[in-house]
Amino acid sequence: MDDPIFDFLSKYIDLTEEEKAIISDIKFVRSLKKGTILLRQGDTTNECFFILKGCVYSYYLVEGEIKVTEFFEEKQPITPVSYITKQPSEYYLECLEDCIISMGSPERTAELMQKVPRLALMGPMMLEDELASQRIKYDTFIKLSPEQRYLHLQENSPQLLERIPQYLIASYLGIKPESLSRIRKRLVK
Amino acid sequence: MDDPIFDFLSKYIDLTEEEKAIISDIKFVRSLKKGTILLRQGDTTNECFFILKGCVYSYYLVEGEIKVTEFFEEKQPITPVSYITKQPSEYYLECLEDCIISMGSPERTAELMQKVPRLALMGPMMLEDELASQRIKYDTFIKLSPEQRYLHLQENSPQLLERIPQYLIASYLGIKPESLSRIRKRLVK
DNA sequence: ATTTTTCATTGACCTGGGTTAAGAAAGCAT
DNA sequence: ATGCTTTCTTAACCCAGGTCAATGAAAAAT
Repeated sequence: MDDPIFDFLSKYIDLTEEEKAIISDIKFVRSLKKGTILLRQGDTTNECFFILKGCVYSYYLVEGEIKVTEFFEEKQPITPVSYITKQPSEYYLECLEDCIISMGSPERTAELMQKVPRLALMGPMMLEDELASQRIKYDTFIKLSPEQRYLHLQENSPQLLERIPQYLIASYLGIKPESLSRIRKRLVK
Repeated sequence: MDDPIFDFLSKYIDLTEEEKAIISDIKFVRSLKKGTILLRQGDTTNECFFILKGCVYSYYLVEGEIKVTEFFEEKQPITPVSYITKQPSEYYLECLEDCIISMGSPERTAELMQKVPRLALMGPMMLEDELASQRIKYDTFIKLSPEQRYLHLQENSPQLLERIPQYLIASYLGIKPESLSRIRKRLVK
């Protein structure tokens, strides 16, 4: 079993082959076209996601303008705030490429927990990890200038620069595409 | 029992008077002078905090410059990343006023859990809340200009503007004190 | 009370990012 | 291939926030 999902789960729990078989049996995978919207602002979602292949991004629409807050790639879980709070979502989730995504619903999660109770241990661990990385993300944003943020991204996630159109990178860095062009030009020297 | 700590706990669990008595018995409260540093960059902490009275702020020191990331007031828990990860802290925690703070250690937490097992249910709930509010904080910062962030703060946490020196507010908004002065002047008109 | 330190404001000038508009380059569909 | 659309770059101009320096006000220390 070399499913990316087990690669991810192994960070938290060592699963037996039997348990993996149960999970494979229950999991619900979908192929989605580029541009598919997984979650719309205003909608309340009952699903969380795990990316097997492809790339997803989250963004706000503020006065008609896209404000990107995150990119998600292979082996990353996506737990929308709306999934946790059961409140309407403030932001969108959209496929940036053709994607293969494992979808989680409360029902399937319950079934999983029932058949593989040890999985319940993962919840708080994942939450802790998420919280720590979310704080680091905020703090990094605060500490750095747009130019420094670009360098930081280049350093820490170079693959994103290959994969994602620059106008979305710019938005993610909190600037306009024109400014990112200028920053890149400046840095070449 | 009108201890602020029970006010806080009641958001998650209804405690019996008996349970409250046990908690009161175990909890460890300290009075701390303004300027006391609860956590220093580079130190790994074994303690988390709950503010009974006073105000605490967290900040990074970047090239000698303070970058404030959060203010904590009465009835707020503070769980340092370092407490979770057991890694050296990236930021400082300091008392902005004379404070009365309840200190949590792994030992006391374990004792609490043992004597009031239901408290364990709170952990994941608090984590979820923390995660949601941390995301909202990040997203708000990204979406708004410095001036809008000031208005947002005025709207949502006016008490902070009364309580906290402006140069720290400025840092929290991601700008210099001079700029905050100008923004305020602009807005008066 | 008085001195010292810290904090807030103001003004002059600088700079990096925003805006607008145009053209070039790269993807995509037919 | 050939258009059509999307994305990227460049240039000119504007402006909010940064920087530096001076002054004033308030708080702390003695």
